[in-house]
Amino acid sequence: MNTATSTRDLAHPTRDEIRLEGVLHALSDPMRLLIVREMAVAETELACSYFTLPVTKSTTTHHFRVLRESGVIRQAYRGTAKLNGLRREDLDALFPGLIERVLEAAALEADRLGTDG
Amino acid sequence: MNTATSTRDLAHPTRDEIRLEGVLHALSDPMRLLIVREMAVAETELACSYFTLPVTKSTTTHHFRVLRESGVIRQAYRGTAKLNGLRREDLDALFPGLIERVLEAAALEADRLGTDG
DNA sequence: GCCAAACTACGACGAGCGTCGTACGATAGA
DNA sequence: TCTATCGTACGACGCTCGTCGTAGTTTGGC
Repeated sequence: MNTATSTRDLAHPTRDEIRLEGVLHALSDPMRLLIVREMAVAETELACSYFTLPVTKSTTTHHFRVLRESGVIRQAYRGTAKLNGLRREDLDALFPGLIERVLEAAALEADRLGTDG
Repeated sequence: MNTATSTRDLAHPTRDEIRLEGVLHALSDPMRLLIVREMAVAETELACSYFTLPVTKSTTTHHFRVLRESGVIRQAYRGTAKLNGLRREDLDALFPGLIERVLEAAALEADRLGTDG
């Protein structure tokens, strides 16, 4: 048990480094879009283990990394868990209203297709 | 020279078949985002040859097909040319405000990075 | 009928993605 | 200290993507 960010300093892009193409690509995967949607609903930060995706843990880790490296989410260790949160402020500053519309569109589509919930 | 849609009936997804993931993926490529941006500025439908992209014609054709098959654009032959137009109505009906935000975000980013125009 | 222009089809190639499994590292609690 | 939990690293596999080049098809005009 060392200091807070002991084990591993996770690399996040700064706000300036976030690219629209990267964000769109990150959101264009069904699994990742699902993750982001669940994350948007919950106001608190969620551990990776909270999400029960139909893929293995390795794959889940991969998706979280893509989301973090594209600037969509923020990750931080807390004990054995890793907390995840949307970078709403940064995203809204760079791309006003975009995330909100994507989330809205995803909800509408889920409704329309009867998939997900 | 046969009837109007002689040579080739271009396959377009119906409104119901358009998927958010597909649209986001289509927009996540720099070339395609560029195409869509130019298309959004011009109100009229544009021929493929209008766009001067830093890739070959084969590649351009490929990108236009991706855009069409994902439901982002509409294509129709007119003589030797092929006219392209955004499917704004369908997209707005399915994903209200989404395209507008993406275009806005792309413009902001281009401004921010000093790229493009 | 012939040619130029616009776009397509097809095959190829290298790169990247999404997925998995196994082995590993770090933390918390008993 | 031992162990269970949470997440990572690494390599692998198949598939898709973005790109190109060449050859071909359709259309319009001369």
